[in-house]
Amino acid sequence: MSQTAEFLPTIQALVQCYQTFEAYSAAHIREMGLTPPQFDIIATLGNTSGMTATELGDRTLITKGTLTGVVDRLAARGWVERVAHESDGRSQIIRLTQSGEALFARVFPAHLAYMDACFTGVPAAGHARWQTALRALQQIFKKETV
Amino acid sequence: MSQTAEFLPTIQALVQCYQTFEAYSAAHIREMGLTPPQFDIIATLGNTSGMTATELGDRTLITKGTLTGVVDRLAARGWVERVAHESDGRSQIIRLTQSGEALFARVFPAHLAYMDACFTGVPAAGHARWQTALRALQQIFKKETV
DNA sequence: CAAATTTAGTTCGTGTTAGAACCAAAGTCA
DNA sequence: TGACTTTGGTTCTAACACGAACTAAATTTG
Repeated sequence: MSQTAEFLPTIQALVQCYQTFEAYSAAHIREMGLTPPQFDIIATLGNTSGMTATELGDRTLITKGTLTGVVDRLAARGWVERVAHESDGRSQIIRLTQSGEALFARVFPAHLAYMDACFTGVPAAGHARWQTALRALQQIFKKETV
Repeated sequence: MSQTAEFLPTIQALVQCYQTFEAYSAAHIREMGLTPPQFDIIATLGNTSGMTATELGDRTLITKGTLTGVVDRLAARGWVERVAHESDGRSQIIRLTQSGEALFARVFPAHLAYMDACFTGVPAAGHARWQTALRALQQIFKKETV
């Protein structure tokens, strides 16, 4: 290990940046009566005809054990439903109900607008720099995980 | 709101970068028998003579309601202890026990080395770029929070 | 084809999270 | 000094997180 641990400020900056974003984003989501994972699922299911729980978990990075409970609560509120997979008896398709579609149409654009307000005046070059930097940093951690 | 939502890839890159880091870091912490918040507290208390719960919460970004429970479990394992504040009857000082110091001496350098392994060969300029980019991005979300 | 293995989801246990209500000790102020 | 407000921590509730154990339905293999 390097003697000065010069990577520590980098990690601190990443963690603080993410937590600041998360706090900002989650505040709005909770205002709309949803939790962040719930919003994530509604947003992922929006404009699709549904998907299996496994695929939904892969996309939202919610582990399957957790997903069962989150989907349960969304189903209890009438926003999503489980329908049998037509060819695989183990799978279920999870999809938005009519009510869920309406919710998606209401909260998704609203949250996009809320987030967009942060970025007014940021040129495309700024986004390009951030994306390049973040993807490179992600590779740092990913290469070790393989 | 901008028509193309060009900020979305930036946010996706941030979230994915953070989650990849978190998965990598947490795997090692759990291997050592701790949860991430527990490690965070042990690391924060290490090489100090203790601090109040409020200060510990400020540094670790753990809200006070959560902190009570995490400290409870660390205290139950004999790694931290609460001692009365000498001048303020409301406050308590939370500090590592002897056993906690030993734990810190064992897990903190080990985790530093584990993380450092990711960054072998990364020049100082790379860290500078990341830190600049991340701090600028954080300001994007912070300025709205005020 | 039947046994062994894999895959899809649920359930369970322990721990974390945020926020609100709460209590007691300080601090403020008229 | 006594009432009012603020501050430090705990408790409570609802929800999420992860991993392990579990069930049932494929799939693979001998």
